[in-house]
Amino acid sequence: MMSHESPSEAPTAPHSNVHPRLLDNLNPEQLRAITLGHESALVLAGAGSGKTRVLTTRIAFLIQSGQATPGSILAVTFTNKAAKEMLTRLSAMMPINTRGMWVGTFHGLCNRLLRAHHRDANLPQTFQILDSADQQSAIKRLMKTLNIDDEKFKPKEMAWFINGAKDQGLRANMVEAKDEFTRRQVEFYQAYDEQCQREGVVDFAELLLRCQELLAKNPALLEHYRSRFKFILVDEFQDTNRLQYQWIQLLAGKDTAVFGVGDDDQSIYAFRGAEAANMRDFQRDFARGNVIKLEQNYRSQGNILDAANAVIANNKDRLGKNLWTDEGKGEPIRIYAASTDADEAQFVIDEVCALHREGKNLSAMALLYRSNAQSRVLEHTLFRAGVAYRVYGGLRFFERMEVKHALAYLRLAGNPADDGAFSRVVNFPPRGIGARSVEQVQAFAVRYGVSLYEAALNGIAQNTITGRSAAAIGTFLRVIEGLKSSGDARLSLAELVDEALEKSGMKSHYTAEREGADRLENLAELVTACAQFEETYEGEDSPLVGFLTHASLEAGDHEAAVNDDALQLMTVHAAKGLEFDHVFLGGLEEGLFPHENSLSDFAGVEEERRLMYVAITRARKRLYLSYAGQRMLHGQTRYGIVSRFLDEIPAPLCKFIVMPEKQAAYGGSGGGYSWGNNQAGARGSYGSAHNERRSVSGGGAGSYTGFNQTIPKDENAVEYGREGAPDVSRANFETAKKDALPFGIGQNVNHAKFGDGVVLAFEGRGTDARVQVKFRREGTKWLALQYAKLTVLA
DNA sequence: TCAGAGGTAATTTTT
DNA sequence: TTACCTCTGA
Repeated sequence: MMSHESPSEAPTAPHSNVHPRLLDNLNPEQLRAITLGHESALVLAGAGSGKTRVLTTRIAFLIQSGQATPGSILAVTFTNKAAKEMLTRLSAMMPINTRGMWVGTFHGLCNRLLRAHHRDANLPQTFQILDSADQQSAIKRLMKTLNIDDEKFKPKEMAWFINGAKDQGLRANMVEAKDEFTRRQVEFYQAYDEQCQREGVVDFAELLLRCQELLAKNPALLEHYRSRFKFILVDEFQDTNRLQYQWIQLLAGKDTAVFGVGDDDQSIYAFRGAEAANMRDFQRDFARGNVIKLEQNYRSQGNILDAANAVIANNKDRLGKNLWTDEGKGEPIRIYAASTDADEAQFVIDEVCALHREGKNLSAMALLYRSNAQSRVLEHTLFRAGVAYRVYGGLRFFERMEVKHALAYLRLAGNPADDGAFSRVVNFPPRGIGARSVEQVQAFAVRYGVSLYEAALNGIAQNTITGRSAAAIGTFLRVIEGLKSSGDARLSLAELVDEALEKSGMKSHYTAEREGADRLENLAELVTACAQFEETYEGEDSPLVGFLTHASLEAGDHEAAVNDDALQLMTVHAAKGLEFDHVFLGGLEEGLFPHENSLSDFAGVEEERRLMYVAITRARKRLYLSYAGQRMLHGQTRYGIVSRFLDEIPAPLCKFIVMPEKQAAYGGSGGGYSWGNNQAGARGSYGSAHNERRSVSGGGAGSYTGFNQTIPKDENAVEYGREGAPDVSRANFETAKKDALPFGIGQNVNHAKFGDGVVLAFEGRGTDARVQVKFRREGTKWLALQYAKLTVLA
């Protein structure tokens, strides 16, 4: 194998200006991908294989070798973070300005195209972008005006339906409605699009769809961009949805080389429309066998990679790839079987503290979990232990209520037709405009087919809207009018926001409120953000439009200040693309990970397995995997069994962690270990120094073993391999519980009344045992095992 | 208009 | 359990 240290002799174009060090330290595959000529290719880039480096170096190479000008390159990513990273790395590599280059997210680039050609796209120049929450409220509002039963049609599902259709590139008239329910949804989709058009707003999916239509309907325009972009580079190709794929197809002319980079094994966003199958299509439509695999991993040590490879090998639907490293095996994977979720949390945090005492940074460690709800126990334990931590996820800056309120004033000033913004702040802060007054305005708006703003204006002028509320509405309108003229008078953005906060009464409202201090602080930050934005803003739209777009498209960071050393807590999804020296992955139980909602179909389980793959490959040096026999979920105690994914990791890679006391209890007994819980034991003296083991073997429904666990004191508490250590395998568990529960998760069963179904979960035991079954026709039900007559099917 | 009661649903998430 | 939503009564 050629060492990746050796300097490479790259085929560069004659008269090229390629920096002598640009192609240093690349492995042969990376080098090949980077120095490809003007041709399309698919790069299958495994986790930690230097994907971003390949992408950015290729751009630099194309420019330096004279094959491309910055203006002929289009690079598209999914997140702003990735786009920013690409630009940062590029400007570090090259002295040239990156401004002429089109590097951005799908949404950002589409926005740019739509603004530039707003007339052709049939949009106002100042169109605003709805984020998911805005879209949701727009849908609710429309459902109300159309008198749609929101019991039958949930706004959330409606949004899901519309976005799903748009993600596939389908307008309402293109959606096939097989049943009455779908027909109503399609009808609503149409009405929703009309409302958005009236109000001059577009949702996220619309940005892409409208852009696609813009190009498809304007041959001259399309030709212009096709001849301009000679090179298109697409990051995270496995995350593209159908529409994004169509968009790429459209934009790529005959002379465009499309460079797609992705990893089908890391496709974890099917639930939001991503189609990893696009990678297959891309091979067919563009790459035509021009596929380069990056399999050398520069992140994780051998055992970790072996575990990841072993797990993902169980997936059928793969393009195929195997990670390797020349860095050595490293440490074994540590596995801990906890009795309860609290026990699991305690173990994890004790290990974290131990590592921290050894001098490891907290920020180099991450606690990963499948679902956000799992963070609670961890946070609780961390708080008690006084460990600095940071949870990813949650509200971002521009999603905060007070910030959205403030922005709504600006939006209304920029576009009075924005009924969403109007509804949001017409009575915020409260100024005595109740539901009845708003209804009056609404009625007027519907009758004359005008915006709420206009309706309010005219309604008052014509005395159609009267009474106490008329005065209050008048006050509100004057605030907006004032902002409009301040905007026209070219007040700076920061001044404009400040005026909005002042005149709207938001400032005094939050000053008066007991818990308004944080909100005021955020609003002050908004003013600062405006000032900063305006300072560096170079776009062609007005700063106001630019800022509002920025707020919708980049809701702000989840990230903490870079400097503080805090333990990182996040979902596996959120961890994608990140890496940590030490990773703890908890909750490895059937029903949790893989999640029970994904168990009923094959594709679902495979996606969960890819998620597991992503989780494992986050770790550089040390990986801990843990699970708990008992866990509090939705206010109920659930008894789990160990995740199938854990079983898929070869035992020789693992080290099963056992407490000293437990070792004594089990040592040499040669198996007979089962886990799960004895309720009395578990509820008893958690954390007690004395270990109590209760075994009720052979007791039918009671054949569970419960134990308390204490904290590992030293490395000696750990045994290597499976020898002598308790067998925590799923197979062993199944044996132990067999007489108690005749069903395994995933078991096909038949019920006399409900028909065929599949077992999703179970809990309790003996006469309390209940099984959750997803029936093909009747949906998901919990059944008491004692009464439900279930037949086990093959 | 607002606070509090009561009902309900509860993966994963970027733009 | 808890967070979020809607409804109700003052």
